[in-house]
Amino acid sequence: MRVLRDDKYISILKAARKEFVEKGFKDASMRTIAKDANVGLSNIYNYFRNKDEIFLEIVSPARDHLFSFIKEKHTEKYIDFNFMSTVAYQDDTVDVYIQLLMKYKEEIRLLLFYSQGSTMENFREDLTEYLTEVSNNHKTIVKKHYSQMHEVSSFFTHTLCALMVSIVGEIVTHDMDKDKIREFLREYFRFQIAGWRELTGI
Amino acid sequence: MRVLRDDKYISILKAARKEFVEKGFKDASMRTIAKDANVGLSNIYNYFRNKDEIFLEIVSPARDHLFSFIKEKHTEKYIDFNFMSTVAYQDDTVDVYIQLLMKYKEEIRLLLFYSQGSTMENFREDLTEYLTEVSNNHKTIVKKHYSQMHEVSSFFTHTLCALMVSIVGEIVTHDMDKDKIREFLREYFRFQIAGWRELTGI
Amino acid sequence: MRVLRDDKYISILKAARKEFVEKGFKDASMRTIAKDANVGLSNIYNYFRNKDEIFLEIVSPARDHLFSFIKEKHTEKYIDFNFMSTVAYQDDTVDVYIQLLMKYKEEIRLLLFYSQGSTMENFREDLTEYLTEVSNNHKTIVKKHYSQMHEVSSFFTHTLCALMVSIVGEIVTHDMDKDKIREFLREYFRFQIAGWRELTGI
Amino acid sequence: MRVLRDDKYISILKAARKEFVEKGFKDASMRTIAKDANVGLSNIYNYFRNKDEIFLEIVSPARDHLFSFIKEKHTEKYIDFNFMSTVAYQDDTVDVYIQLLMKYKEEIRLLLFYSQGSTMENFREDLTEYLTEVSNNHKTIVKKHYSQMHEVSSFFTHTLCALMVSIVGEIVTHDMDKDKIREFLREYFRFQIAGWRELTGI
DNA sequence: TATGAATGAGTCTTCATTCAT
DNA sequence: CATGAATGAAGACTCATTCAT
Repeated sequence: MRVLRDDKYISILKAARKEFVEKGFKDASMRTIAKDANVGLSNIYNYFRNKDEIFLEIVSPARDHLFSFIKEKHTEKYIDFNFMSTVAYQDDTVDVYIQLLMKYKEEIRLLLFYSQGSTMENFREDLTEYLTEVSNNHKTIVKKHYSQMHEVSSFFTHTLCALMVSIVGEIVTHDMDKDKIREFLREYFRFQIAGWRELTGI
Repeated sequence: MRVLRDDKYISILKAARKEFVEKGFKDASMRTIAKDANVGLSNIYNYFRNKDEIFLEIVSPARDHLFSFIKEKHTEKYIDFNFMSTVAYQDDTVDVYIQLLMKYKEEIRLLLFYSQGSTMENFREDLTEYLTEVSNNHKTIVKKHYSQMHEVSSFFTHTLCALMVSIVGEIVTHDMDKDKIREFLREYFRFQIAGWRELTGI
Repeated sequence: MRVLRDDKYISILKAARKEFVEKGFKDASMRTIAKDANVGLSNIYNYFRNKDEIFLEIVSPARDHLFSFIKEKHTEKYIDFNFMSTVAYQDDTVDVYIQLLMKYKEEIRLLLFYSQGSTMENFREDLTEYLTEVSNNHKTIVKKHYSQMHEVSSFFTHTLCALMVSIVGEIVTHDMDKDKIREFLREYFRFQIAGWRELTGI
Repeated sequence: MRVLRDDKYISILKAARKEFVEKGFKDASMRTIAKDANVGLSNIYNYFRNKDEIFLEIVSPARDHLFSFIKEKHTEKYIDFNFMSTVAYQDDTVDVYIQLLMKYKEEIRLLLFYSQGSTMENFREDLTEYLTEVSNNHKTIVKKHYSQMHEVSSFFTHTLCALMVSIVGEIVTHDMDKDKIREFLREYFRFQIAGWRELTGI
């Protein structure tokens, strides 16, 4: 009776998502989830090992997509500072970004702000770290092309990445439609690139 | 053997601070605090009305100083965009900032990230809001002098303030000495002003 | 060894009844109930939502029967003052009364005297109010037949009803067998009717 | 410094009275009393041995007056059933009653309904018992004069006394002015005497 | 007389998880 | 696959009273 199983499985996930979104990981109650899912409390443990596993199930896709999106950007062969300043490129990137943020809005909010107590409680740091790493690689490449580039402190780079993460947080925290987000991100990228140029002297 | 009131009072505060810093407001346990402070659990309530009051006692000075610092900056009579771009001015501001952030490192971290469930749970929003208000005033003034200034979306302004708050969060989250912070803030201000100029066209 | 659900359920109810009867709702201790019922304290909450629900479970049947008994009396079609003075009628009524009072002795005592803090804390007033309402209807009917009837202050009617409630309280407070109660109630009804006649002049 | 002492003593009593009246003996909090009285909590114990003693101090005068009033009525030399049916006599008695009930309204309410947990928790029974004893004596006397009097069950007498107590409870529970009370008591005495006559056949 | 500190047991309720059926 | 029972620790806070100063 595979179908029935899936039904329950899904209704548990749905109920859990609702509960997590409302209360965050720590304050979410298994009882409430069970009630909302019309499932016996202990029966949940036939589908998931524990609270954490449910959380992961809900939140992992968002995490995976986000990381792989970053990785993808990172491994692009033609990294060209000038090209990256291109409106076309930026628009492209921004659009993919937006897709991601809108699709996983709630999950990302969970990950960034309400994952304390779960396996994902370091998500924010992990994401920031990952971004930083990528950025440093990027920096290295750029440096090859612009030998006269001023050095920027590595903490600064790190913090800029943390800011990027914060911005993501801002976006998923406020109710914005696609256009609003796009408008905002464009502004921000202009802002950031100008700042970056000032610092690097390029 | 009885101990002086102040001794116990302080040892409670110390234990509480430790517990809050480790677990955040919500997950901090009165039991643990009592144990760490070598005080009977119920005896704590002779010194403080409740968990929240302890938290406030620990965290309020930081909050007050932070807000009054911002207010002070805000009411300065000679607001001059060019002057504010001055290294001298920035250095001054930065130094005061640093004093604050170093003195209240942990408290600010508590306020920004771990105050959920307490009276202070809206600190981040409050601070952001306050900064936004100040910034809008600032914008108005600047606009008078630069009539050709491009408009910036108010959400963007808001988000930049949120970013500023995030930066504060970053600083108090990492272990940095005074010089490191100063270096970073200088960089950031250059970065920010450049970005701002790009957007406003000034 | 697991015991059947009903067994535990009942042993909890029994223990609770004992505890409530001894200490009243407010002072009854869930711990004690658990101990007496040989149940883990927290396990009780698998059977009942909270203290109040246990109390209601114990006390509701009494309440329901009492109110429906009154209602039934009230809606009898042939309300006739003379008939009601009949020994036969009175004996009938008295017998039903007695059944009720003896069956729910302790529960009624709980409701009348020891329900403070529970959902039922207004039982006494509610009962009195209900009786008063019924009595007022009764009065109206009687008035139609005896136009020369003297008016009795409404506060007095109310208080007589309160007295009736008090009498119930007296009965359930003392250890009386069926015959004792019957004897008493008969006396009381003669007493009351005579008093009533004196006041109304009928 | 006798005066100061008395000041505190009195302010404690006042605060305690307020607290007892609001919450009843058991739920009254020594802390609240201390706070309201502007006295250190532990200092209360320099004036009173414990919570109960405060309660007694507040409530004893009412109790004493009530009992001695009853005793006084009881020992009156000229007990005459006919005289007692006299309007004059009744009015007299009623007036004294009213004085008492109005003076000690709150204290009597405390004693009757909210003394659980204190030394006075049996007040209601005690009062009823005392009244019963008095009534039985009275009955004996009356019997001498009216040899043809029908016997009334002793439980009935007891319950009538309990009713009298309940009536007192009703009076102190509702906000009635002097005239209202008088009107009511007159009605009730007519009611009661008629009932009594019916039963005794006098 | 006055105080504040201390005590230790007490309140009801919730938690995530496990176990036996 | 499903269930309801069971667990044991934990949550913050209050209580009347005592003690040392």
